Amino acid sequence: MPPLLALVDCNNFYASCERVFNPKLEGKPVIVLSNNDGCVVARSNEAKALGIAMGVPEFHIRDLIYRHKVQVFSSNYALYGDMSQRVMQTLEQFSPAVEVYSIDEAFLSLSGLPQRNPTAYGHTIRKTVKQWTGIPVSVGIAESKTLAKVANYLAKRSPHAAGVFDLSAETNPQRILSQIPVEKVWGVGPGTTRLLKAHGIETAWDLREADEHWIRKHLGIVGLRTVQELRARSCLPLEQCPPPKQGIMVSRSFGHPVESLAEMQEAVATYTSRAAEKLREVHLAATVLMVFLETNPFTDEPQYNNVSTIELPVATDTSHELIRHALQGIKTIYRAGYRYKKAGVKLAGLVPVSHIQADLFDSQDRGRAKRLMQALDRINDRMGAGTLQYAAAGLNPRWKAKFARRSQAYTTNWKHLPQVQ
DNA sequence: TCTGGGGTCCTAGGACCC
DNA sequence: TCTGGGGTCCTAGGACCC
Repeated sequence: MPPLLALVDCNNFYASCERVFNPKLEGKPVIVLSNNDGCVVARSNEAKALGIAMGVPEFHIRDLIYRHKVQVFSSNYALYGDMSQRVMQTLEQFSPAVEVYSIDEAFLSLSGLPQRNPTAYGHTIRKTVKQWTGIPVSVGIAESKTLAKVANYLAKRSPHAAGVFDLSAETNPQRILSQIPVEKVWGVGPGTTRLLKAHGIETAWDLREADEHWIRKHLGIVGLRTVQELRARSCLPLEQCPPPKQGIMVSRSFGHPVESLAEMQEAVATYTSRAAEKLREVHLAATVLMVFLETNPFTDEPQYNNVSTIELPVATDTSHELIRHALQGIKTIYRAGYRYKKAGVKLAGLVPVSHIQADLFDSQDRGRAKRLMQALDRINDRMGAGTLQYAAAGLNPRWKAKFARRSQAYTTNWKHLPQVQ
């Protein structure tokens, strides 16, 4: 018996989150912007109908926003993260094996469940999530992850589906898959699409029927897996426990171009401090720190990008130690005379804190640093992020990203609880 | 004026070794 | 005239995803 999987995907997730706490937005076009209020990252159906594309810069569509009274929000990750958790907890009710694939999607194993009608089960899932969280979802059901993605695509678009589509029940897969453009298949990006179309492979069905040797040669084993999955042979297993993290990254575009080393160092100190917090949340320590800076590629100003990679003498999760290395690194790659747009920090070579290999010549008092970090995290957790911060991060920075239209932290901050009138 | 952030995985090619 | 070959490890960069 092949496995049976459901992909549950939240519809227009960020826009839907905004709606849950602001019902006046119902029926209106809503968009959510990326960090720094840059690009569109979520659109309600009404906004999609206006032709607002994913990823388009906000300033390109300002006219459209004004004319159609589009409701615009800065992204509010505290809210979306919390809503995501509620949705995922609800989904746990419906399957013993759930893989949380992203902030707004999860794969559920439906194999071996007592119910005989997957479509009806899908509708129950949909209804329950909507009732418990306010978030609308679509459910795609099939024998592999890639086909479940296809089924989900159909669940959203097919008028008869009403949000649930079971591809495994289809008697004529050719009829269905021939309607799916190949670029909509999971794992087929712009580069692969170009290649496939040049060889007459236009639809998901064409890809499914493609020659294996040709696929292996031109698309590698990743492409071959996609083809197998389209043939209902599952190659991508359900991952119930997330694999250990490979790296932790914090990077931001600046609200204003940064030119001085002093400002750049403030930004880098801030990002490193946040990265160190993330590191401690998952009980890992870093052995490698990378810091990078970039100018704005959309301008015709002189361009300069660079990365500095630092091998840390001892694995660490201590903020001030990481900040010290990051400041050192940024100083070596900073060049005066450029207008920088973005900088970031990546922590890599991650090891569990319990496995830290002490260096014979390590001069730090590790126990003291650990107690200090615990106190810091506790205070920031209880009193709000940023209550305590490092002096190196600066006070009142000009470079901070913009979030001019952020909604309130309805679910994670008592001061922002929605009012009932 | 204004163009996101955080990830994963694979592959090609160089360095090195015997 | 002759100037190997094959394995392994590492890294940079590409492709893709949400």
